[in-house]
Amino acid sequence: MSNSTPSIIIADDHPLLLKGLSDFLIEKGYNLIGSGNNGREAYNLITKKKPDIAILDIQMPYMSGLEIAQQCKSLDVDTKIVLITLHKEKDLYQKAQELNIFGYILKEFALEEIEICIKTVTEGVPFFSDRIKELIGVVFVDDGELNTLTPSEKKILKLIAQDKTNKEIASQLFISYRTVEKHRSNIITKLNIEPKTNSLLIWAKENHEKLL
Amino acid sequence: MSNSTPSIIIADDHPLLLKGLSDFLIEKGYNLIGSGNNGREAYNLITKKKPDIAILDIQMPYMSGLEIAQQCKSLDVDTKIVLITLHKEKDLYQKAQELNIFGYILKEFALEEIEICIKTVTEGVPFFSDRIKELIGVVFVDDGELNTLTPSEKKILKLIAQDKTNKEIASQLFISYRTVEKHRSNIITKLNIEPKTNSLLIWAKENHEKLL
DNA sequence: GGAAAATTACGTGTTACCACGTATTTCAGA
DNA sequence: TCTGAAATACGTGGTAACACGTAATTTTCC
Repeated sequence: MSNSTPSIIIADDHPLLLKGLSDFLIEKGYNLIGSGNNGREAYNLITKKKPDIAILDIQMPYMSGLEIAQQCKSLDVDTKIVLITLHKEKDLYQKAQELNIFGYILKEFALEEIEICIKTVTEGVPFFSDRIKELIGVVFVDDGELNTLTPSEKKILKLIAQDKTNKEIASQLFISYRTVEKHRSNIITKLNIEPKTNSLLIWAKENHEKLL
Repeated sequence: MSNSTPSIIIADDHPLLLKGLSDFLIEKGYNLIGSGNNGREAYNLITKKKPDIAILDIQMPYMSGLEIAQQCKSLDVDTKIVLITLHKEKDLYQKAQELNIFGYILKEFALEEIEICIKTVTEGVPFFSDRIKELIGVVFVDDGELNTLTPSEKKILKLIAQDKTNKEIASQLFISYRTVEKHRSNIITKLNIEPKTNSLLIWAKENHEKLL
């Protein structure tokens, strides 16, 4: 691995974005050694070329950026992974710790931020933009709250997010519907959800990604 | 207006995408006369430079691509507008008829499709990709259901999707909460929603994009 | 083995959502 | 002008969700 010009591969399923990123990196003189149109291509590129840095879209066909990061970790590939996305994935920070994710860029960021990110990551320092950190601030609370839930409570929360009623959940888990109600009540208390009628359903549907 | 090299302006709030599109058009020898980072810039470019074609992102700060199209129509600007987006906006086809939208491109499309689109639009023929049409096919059925709703019913449906309770909706619209309940009931009947407790809320949250 | 946490369950009461019917007013189009 | 659709509103009754308290059983962990 060279300190001066780290090798980079990129992957995105949007041709325009891929072209924009590709052109930009080449113009700036980075050592771009490959690019892929989807998750599988990206994964193959990483395992074969072992680049220093892989800049990956989170949402791609076949494999998501997160799945690739997961695989890389279990295979002890030391490619530093930078994720790039349009959406503000709120629970990403936590996963970034578990996997070997070194950076996180929003696509609406200025191009300069990408350079800073690459520079920082090359030095082995994770890069999360200030704007991300603003989001993270909110998130730590949420995740803290989520972790106060017991396994049963999480299970029920998932089922709620799947539009199940209390009775359906009860029969599915072979417990009384009153128990489900109690769990619901406890969940609401723990998560500090506003006291409105369908607030738990709303919360569950809005945060169901976190429950996977 | 020249038939050989139509003048083009582009606008997107994602720097990478803008660069990708810009580089692409320049490489291919198109007459790109301007680019903007948001809706306001795009609008000013159009009114000042009166390009033959404007390729605009739908979602941008200050003004959306649709709003720009609307303004252009009312001002009788004959710039042909092509919208570009990441999301599959399902009710776009209908609006395209009303406004002077000449094309619609998904960002995941291959670059070649953009060239075809520009070529087609230059000849004055609207371009909607086959993949869009697939979506449209599905949508017409859904829209059929949606269009059976009266204006008031649609308004209430939007508010439901925004997590409002009946009473909140009632006070916001200055009507009785009983009226809201009646509308709800009618909506459920019209949309053939399964008879479960929060089915309408669930439906509204899952289909809220269609309600814009 | 014993304490703490989690899971299970019920009682009681309130509120919101939904069904189905009825009825008045408003408003646009034939 | 008249008719029909839409919007407004209420009555009545049923079910689901939620609050708050209590309590037995099981699991987990030191």
